[in-house]
Order: sequence, then structure tokens, then C-alpha cells
Amino acid sequence: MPEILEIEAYRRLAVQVVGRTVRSVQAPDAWFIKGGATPESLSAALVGRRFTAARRLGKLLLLDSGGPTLGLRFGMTGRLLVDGQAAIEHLEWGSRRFNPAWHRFGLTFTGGGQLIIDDPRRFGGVEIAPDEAALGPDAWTLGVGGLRLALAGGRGPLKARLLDQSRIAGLGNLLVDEMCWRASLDPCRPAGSLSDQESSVLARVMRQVLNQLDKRGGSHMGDLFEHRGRGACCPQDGQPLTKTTIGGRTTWWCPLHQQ
DNA sequence: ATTGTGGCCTGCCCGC
DNA sequence: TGCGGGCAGGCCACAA
Repeated sequence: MPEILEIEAYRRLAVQVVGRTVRSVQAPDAWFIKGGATPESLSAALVGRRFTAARRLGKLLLLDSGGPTLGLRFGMTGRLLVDGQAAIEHLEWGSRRFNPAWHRFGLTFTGGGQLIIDDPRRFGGVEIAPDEAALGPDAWTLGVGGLRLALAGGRGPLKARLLDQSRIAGLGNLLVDEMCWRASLDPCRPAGSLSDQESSVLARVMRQVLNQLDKRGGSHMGDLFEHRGRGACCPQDGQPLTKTTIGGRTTWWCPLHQQ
């Protein structure tokens, strides 16, 4: 599930390990280690380091230490556990079961406690010093100007541009559908075709959706979400929703009011 | 360069 | 009730 809202919840949980010193690294799945690192090099880079901050950039969770920054990605089914406690108990499309074999990465700390990534599908990963510059500005703090810049000149679909993490960091499939729906924008339209007025509305909706769904508890709490699926109708005007694929992602939208 | 496609993995839901 | 085909919210490499 994790989109920006879930990663922000993970970040709040990860604050609990700030100030702790890494005693050991558990990396049973070498495939989960990205950026050319190995379980051994990761261990060498982290053991003895004390975390100084927990940051988030889009869907990337960052743990700063005196040395290298540790980047954590959660793919579609990754959950964060700290001291046995999960930031989010159940992920949409995740598994409800508990299986230690899905613990792809872990840290134990001097003085006790443990941080674990639980990821059944192994789409997540950990990386030392991930390239933060490869990501666009964070969606949560993006203003109108930043949004216009991100959309400018785009010939591809609006939705594909909004999902492009190098343009805007943090938005996933569900949030983009919700935002386009609330902003009454056809997700198939070329990104660069939005008027100044339309991009202003979208920027306002973006912030509104993130703040509101954060309070509700996640990316799957949108007004459109429960209507995704067979026989879906627009909750605003009752029109049957259209299902299409944009940017390789399943897309639900209302052909009546989204123009 | 930008944009589109396929593939990575595994669990689970729906329909037969 | 059991089984198998789709499908899943992310991301990357590669092709056009």
C-alpha cells in the first residue's frame, strides 16, 4: 500500500529509533539490499552509528546517522515495525498474516529494541545514501508554482506525470485517482494542457486530500476508493465510472464530471 | 528526452 | 470445497 501517507506514518514511528545506536544488522535477503551494497558492507556502514533524524522524501524514509544515511523503501506491501509495534497494522493488498520469513531487513540497537521491515512481496528495499536528488519536490509541501513546474510541457497523461517520482515525490495510484476526481480533471489529459486555474485547483485539492486522508488513516480512505471495482459509479453524480490503464496503472474516473 | 511497456515477487480474491 | 487465473497502491531497466 504504502504511498506518502503511509510512509509518513512510518516516519513518525521511526522517530523512536532516533538517538539509538545500531548494534547489529539483519539482512537475510541480499536481494533486498540495493545500490550495490551487500549485507556485510551494510553492516560495516551502520554498526556503531547513532541515528540523528528520521526524514521522509516522497515514499522514501531516511534515517540519518553520524555517517551515511540509510534509505528505506517499502514497495507495495512493506510495513515498518519498531520494538514489535507496527505503524499500520494492516495494509490494503497486504497480508494479514504474520510470517517471520517476510522480515527482509532488521536493525537491533544497543540498549535494546529492534527495527524491522516486513515485506511479503519484496518490492521494497534498503539502500545506503540513496540519491535524494533523483526525486522531485515532496507532494505534501508542493505549492501551486511547484505543481505548474512539474506539469509544464508534459505531453503524456496528467496521471502519469503525477505518478512520476522524479517530478513529484510521494503520490501513488490511489491518491492520484482521488485527486483527479476531486479536481474534476480527466487523468488522460496531457499534463501540460492544464490552465493556470486548473493547476491551482489541483494544487489545493492535493493538499486537502493529503491532510484529510492523513487524519482518516491512509491512502485507501479516499471518497473514491470504496467505489473502485466492478459496477462502480461516481459517488458525486452516479455516473458509471470508466476503468482504463494509464501509465501502466489501473485507473478509475468519472467521464461525466472529470474533464 | 520523454514516454510506454514489461518484469520483478508473492499473497489473496473471485469465479468456475 | 478446491483450484487457478487475474490482480495488486512501487519501481527499474529497456525500447521506441
